[in-house]
Amino acid sequence: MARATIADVAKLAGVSQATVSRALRGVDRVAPATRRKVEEAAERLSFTLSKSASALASGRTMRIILLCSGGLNEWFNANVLQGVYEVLAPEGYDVCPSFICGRDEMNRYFARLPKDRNADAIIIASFQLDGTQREQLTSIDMPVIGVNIPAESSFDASVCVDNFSGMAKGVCLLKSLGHEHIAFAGDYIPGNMVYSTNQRVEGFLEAAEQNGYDETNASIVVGGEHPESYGKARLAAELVAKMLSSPNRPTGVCVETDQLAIALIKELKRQHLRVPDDISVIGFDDADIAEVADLTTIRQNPLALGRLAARQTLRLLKGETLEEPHESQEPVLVLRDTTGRAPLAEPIG
Amino acid sequence: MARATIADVAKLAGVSQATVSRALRGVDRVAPATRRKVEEAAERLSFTLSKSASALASGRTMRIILLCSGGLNEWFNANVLQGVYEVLAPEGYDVCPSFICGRDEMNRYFARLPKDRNADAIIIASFQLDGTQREQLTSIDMPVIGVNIPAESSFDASVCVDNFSGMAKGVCLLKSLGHEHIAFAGDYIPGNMVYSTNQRVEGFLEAAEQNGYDETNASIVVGGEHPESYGKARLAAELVAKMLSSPNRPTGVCVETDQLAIALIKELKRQHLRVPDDISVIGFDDADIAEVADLTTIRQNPLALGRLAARQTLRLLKGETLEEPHESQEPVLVLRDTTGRAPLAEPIG
DNA sequence: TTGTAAGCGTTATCAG
DNA sequence: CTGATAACGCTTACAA
Repeated sequence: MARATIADVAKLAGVSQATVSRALRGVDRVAPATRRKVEEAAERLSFTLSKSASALASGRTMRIILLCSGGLNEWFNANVLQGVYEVLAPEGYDVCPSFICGRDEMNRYFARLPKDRNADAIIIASFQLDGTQREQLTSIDMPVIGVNIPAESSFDASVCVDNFSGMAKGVCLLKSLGHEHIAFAGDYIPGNMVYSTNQRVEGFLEAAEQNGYDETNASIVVGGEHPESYGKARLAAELVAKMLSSPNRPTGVCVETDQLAIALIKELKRQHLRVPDDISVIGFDDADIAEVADLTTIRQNPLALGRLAARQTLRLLKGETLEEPHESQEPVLVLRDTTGRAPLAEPIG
Repeated sequence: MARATIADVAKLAGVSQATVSRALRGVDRVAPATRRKVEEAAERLSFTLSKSASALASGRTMRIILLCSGGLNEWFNANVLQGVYEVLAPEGYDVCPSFICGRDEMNRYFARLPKDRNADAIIIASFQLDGTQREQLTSIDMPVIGVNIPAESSFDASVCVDNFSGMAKGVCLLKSLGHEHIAFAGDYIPGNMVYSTNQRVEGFLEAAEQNGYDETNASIVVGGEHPESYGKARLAAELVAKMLSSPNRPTGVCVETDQLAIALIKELKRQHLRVPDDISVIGFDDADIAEVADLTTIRQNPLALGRLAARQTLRLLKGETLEEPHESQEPVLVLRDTTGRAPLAEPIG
């Protein structure tokens, strides 16, 4: 037999289609007795509403797009997805993750976004947006929610982690451990700058200044331009070389990400420097790998970020006006074994 | 202005709706000149097809469900998702990940699956299915694809990693390193056994036998029953205690997962046993953390598994008959620093 | 190659 | 609280 439709259920229950629709959706006022009849009939016929038909008739697709840069298997994205899913799924929404890599693909995607009728809202995570794209965003007529993304004004709502505050915590830790020479280590910063890295650099410099460091004892160490394929290990080697050959070798370093921090530590050990005895290292993220590496790090919580973004999305969808459309998450310092007191003596007596 | 519909495009292009539909989907024969006209009109009106309407009219939803047990942020699931997405997205399919935890939720979900008309296929990853559920699967009238799941016969297609072959590699490695006492370490195995763990236990025992080990020098060490909240560290402590208090202390151990292997190593170090000098440890998965921990492990590739599953899905969707509906992936041994030659002397001279 | 017209299975409006 | 009935926007025979 072909699948049952709402008409079959209506006939079996002895009511109209409209009533079936109302009863099954649980909205509108339907007499309890009627509802039971309908539910029973639906059950007997193994009937469920067709999303496509509902969407077409109601104009609501009950689908929400989660757009990421980078793979869905990356720690940050996977956690955001999980968070978004956790709050949206119970409300009956499907979440359709997708990701884009590369400028071209991104342009194409953004160009057709405003025309898209296939979702009720879109959550955009971790993108670097140029002016054109930001403009395109504003002409989308569904809610657009940003996660860890600059240009708040282009979004109906957004959540992000406070990179500045995070770096401040890192710098303060190093200071209170007595480190007189500190550094921020990161990857090459391209012209179309990576949002979070950039904020972290600035945050580091700001915090350094506020803690009494100056250009001579707080430095930024970044890799040179390199191809995509350049491994973290090579980058780490480059960074270690720069640090060790600097007139003011840092004894405490904040690193852009956990991943790079771990690579850095490996290289330091290869150079027979002890962590944290000779040099303290702080990561950023607190991904799974941080715990394994016993890495002191600044934790951000993408899972919570995702949940938060989804809750905002839901409010927007209900037509509510957000009192606080742009929220930010306070990162927390996680102390482990890669930081310690500054070495007392200079490396070379 | 309200959104343009296909009728508007048809009018502007001076053709019929049917032609617009054909032109825009790129299927069917449409004169190149006509197609251009249509595309131009669509562009001018910022028109894109509505998925809901297409789905309703055609009966194809262009959506594929990926059902996981456990969170979408877990290493395995996130990678399967990424793989599935990579091959399905270019074909125009949306992939809607979802996950279920708990028997109840699972039962509900499976009960309504057969009625579901809201997807064209469903990919089910890493579930433990009971008889009822397996039966329910067969009555779904869309393709059902399994990933790392037993009960092949309930699926139209499936992919899985060969846990037996994986464990065999681990055992062979230990043997060739001269280990005379080996063990498999894992979590408590509940009645509704976890599929892969179970296979790994069996695989270990089989391989042990084939390599000349017997009950006295190849043992299974598992934790006792415990609540969900029981941490890996406590489990590891329990396992180490069991191993060290055994009359034939193993010098080489295969562990269920990387995660547990790493916890085990930490505990071993706490007990002042050196890895790999005193005891060799092999993990399973090769997740990110394995590399950080320099863990020798047996690599499975969930990303590839996802891609494979998606390709099979695509074929099924095209109505092709699969010559090999059930494929399996060969895991590969990754040598790192937690395995080495068996210690020459007995721990106590 | 293109046009005509009949659905696809709901929801929503408006009466009753 | 319930029932008719008109959308919703597209696809697909079938015809031309």
